[in-house]
Amino acid sequence: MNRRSFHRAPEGERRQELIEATLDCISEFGLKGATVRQIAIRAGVTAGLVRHYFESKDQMVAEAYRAVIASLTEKASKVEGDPETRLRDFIAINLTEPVADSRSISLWAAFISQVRVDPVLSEIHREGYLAFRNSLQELLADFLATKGKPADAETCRAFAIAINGLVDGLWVEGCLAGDLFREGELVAIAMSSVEALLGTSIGTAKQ
Amino acid sequence: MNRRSFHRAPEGERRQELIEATLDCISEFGLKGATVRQIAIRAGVTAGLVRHYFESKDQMVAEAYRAVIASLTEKASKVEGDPETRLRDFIAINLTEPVADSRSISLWAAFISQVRVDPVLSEIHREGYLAFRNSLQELLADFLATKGKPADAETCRAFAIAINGLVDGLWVEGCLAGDLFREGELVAIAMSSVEALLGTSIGTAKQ
DNA sequence: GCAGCTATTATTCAAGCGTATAATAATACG
DNA sequence: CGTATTATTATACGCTTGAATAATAGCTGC
Repeated sequence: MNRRSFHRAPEGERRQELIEATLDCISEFGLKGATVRQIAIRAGVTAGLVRHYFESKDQMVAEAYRAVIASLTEKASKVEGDPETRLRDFIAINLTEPVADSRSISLWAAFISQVRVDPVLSEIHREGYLAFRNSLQELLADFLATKGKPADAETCRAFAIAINGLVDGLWVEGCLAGDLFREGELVAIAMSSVEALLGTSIGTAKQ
Repeated sequence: MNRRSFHRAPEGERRQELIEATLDCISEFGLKGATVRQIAIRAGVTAGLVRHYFESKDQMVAEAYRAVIASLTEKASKVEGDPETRLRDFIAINLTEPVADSRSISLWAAFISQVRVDPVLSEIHREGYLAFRNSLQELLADFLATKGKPADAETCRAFAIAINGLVDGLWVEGCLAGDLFREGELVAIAMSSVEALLGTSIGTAKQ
């Protein structure tokens, strides 16, 4: 009657592992397949432990969604340098790995499909989306200002919506069927499209 | 010991009702919540009937996905008139109801999240996506030709990818947070963006 | 108007779900 | 080094799930 041996994880670490295991399971088996037991196996613990760290499975899944949004936005939100560089980096980061890969969109889609169903997820989503678009809008305002172009709020809003849509749409295409595109093709198309939209070079001209 | 009374549905009709009920449940309760019993209730029959029309629940769900793709593509694929009109209609149709609404994206996202998991859904997805983009690419080729612009395959491909991304991305934005946009705003942004991308008017200039 | 066919209902089943509880192994502390 | 604490395991419970089966009600053709 021997029990499994185990080690007690340091502060907060096990929590993080469980969230990561949750995302692994969702991306591999879908929301349906992400059962408490599967998640526990993935995390290398037993199922009961989930309820030691979370009030319920639903709460754990909600925190996992927060983690997804964070991973999709954090890299793009900490671009640095002059506005032109930041704009280029913003586009490139969102359209290359690890932001653009099939795991990301599986997770994103799984949660989006629940946003209408679950008010908790809905609130998490809304916060994340607005923050993302607002930071793009500010970036565009800075960029247009340095180019001496009109940068009133209404103009920036329209550009932010269009470019956000373009980048999101290309992100989806790339994630779902990356093999249909050549290396760097999506980024190149995005760059020249943004130049056409804004009517300004963003420093990507061929030498 | 009275049984419920019922009526025998005419050829194929019940099948269609079950598929529609499946989509209703997925959009309202998510893939998890779309159980055989819920679907049967929605269709006004008992659960056992599902297996009289489909080999398994999974097969019914796969056919429901085919129906979703059809409803998302059929309206846009049968635009008529000269190329310029067709291009304008293509954009408008994809960014207004019924194609752009929260139910559509719930369904789309639910299935997309399973594409990585389920090879059957994956194949259905790939067919639908390629058909959609190819028809857009042909439309663009026609349009550019009438405008006397270069319309070689490579150019059309790049434009199709960009415009498909733009429209898809705006579609997602509109579906997820339609209340953040003014009436007709997304369509207007899409129209002027496409004009900027192609470097050509598409007949939407304000008079 | 009745005989036969089958679409539909009703019931049952094993498997898997999230959760609750109790036992116990690993650590921290005096 | 012994003892208290708690993170972790192990097990069990009630419920829901997709599916299989048997009974039957509604149609169709004669």
